[in-house]
Amino acid sequence: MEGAAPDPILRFTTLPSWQLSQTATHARRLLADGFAAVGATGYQYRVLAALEQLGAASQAELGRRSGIHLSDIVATINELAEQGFVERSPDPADRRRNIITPTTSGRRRLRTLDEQLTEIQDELFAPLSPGELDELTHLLTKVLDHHRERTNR
Amino acid sequence: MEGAAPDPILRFTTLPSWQLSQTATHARRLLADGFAAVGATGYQYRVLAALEQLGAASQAELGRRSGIHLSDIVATINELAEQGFVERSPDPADRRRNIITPTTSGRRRLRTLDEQLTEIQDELFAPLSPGELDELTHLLTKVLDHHRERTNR
DNA sequence: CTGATATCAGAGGGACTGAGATGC
DNA sequence: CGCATCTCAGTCTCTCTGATATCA
Repeated sequence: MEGAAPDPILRFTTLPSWQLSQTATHARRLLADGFAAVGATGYQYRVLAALEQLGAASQAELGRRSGIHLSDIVATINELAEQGFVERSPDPADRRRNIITPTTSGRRRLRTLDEQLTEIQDELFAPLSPGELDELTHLLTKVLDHHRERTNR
Repeated sequence: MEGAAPDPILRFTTLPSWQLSQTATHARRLLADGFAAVGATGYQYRVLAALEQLGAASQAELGRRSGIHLSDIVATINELAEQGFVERSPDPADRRRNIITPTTSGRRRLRTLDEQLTEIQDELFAPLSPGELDELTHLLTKVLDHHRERTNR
């Protein structure tokens, strides 16, 4: 904080897209670190979360709901299945599909990851008042909705 | 917009960190696509922008100012030098260092990329009023500053 | 010796592409 | 036939780790 150089401010530092990107990078680092500490990834969390709310689903379904590419769903399900967090079984009604179901330990893991996520989020947005956080999500939602319409997702 | 499934909203979809991440992903996709169209990357832009404001600098200096790891600076300078946008010459005053200087075509390239960046940013934040955009940058800056203090960068 | 600089090799997560096999 | 599902093998950008050689 004292001495050293005056740090010339680079132009792009003040661009909204830069700040957005930087903040997101920081958030992801916090998240990835927290998840990595227990051997999880963001994809795994998203799939488990989607699974909880869908009960059971095919991989294609999971991909659609969690916004993850099918090819990455395959890998993620592999990881989760190896660790015993989900089970992969063929769908008797449609033999192209696998039915993915969460196990008890999978549901427990989701709760663990949820707690971490909450903590990290609190830390990340600590400098904002509740009102400011609302405003931030409002603005981001506005941007997101606009592009969802234009690109159909 | 009509018919189809009601789309059950996944929990994490409403989390501020999720929206932040999604918006940033979208921004980066727009940016990366725009840059890739002319054969550039985000790293290259950041280095060129830093270079413009520093005039000439060592690679270590460039890394610090642009927030890019030294090892990645090496690769980025390689790319920029191959395309004739910068020149790498040894520093006679300190033989560990290379002095990186932008060429005329490098400065021209920066201007091109700047224009693209402006366009993309306008498109990205189109749904926001000028006041809302200010508010967004204000909130993001607040978050960013807070963590800069805590982590020394 | 300590520290800074530059280089190289590699890993990792996240988003994405393309091709193939199978079954509806 | 067209279309959906699953799988495999890659690419790309960005961030970061570690080791090494060189020089201040």
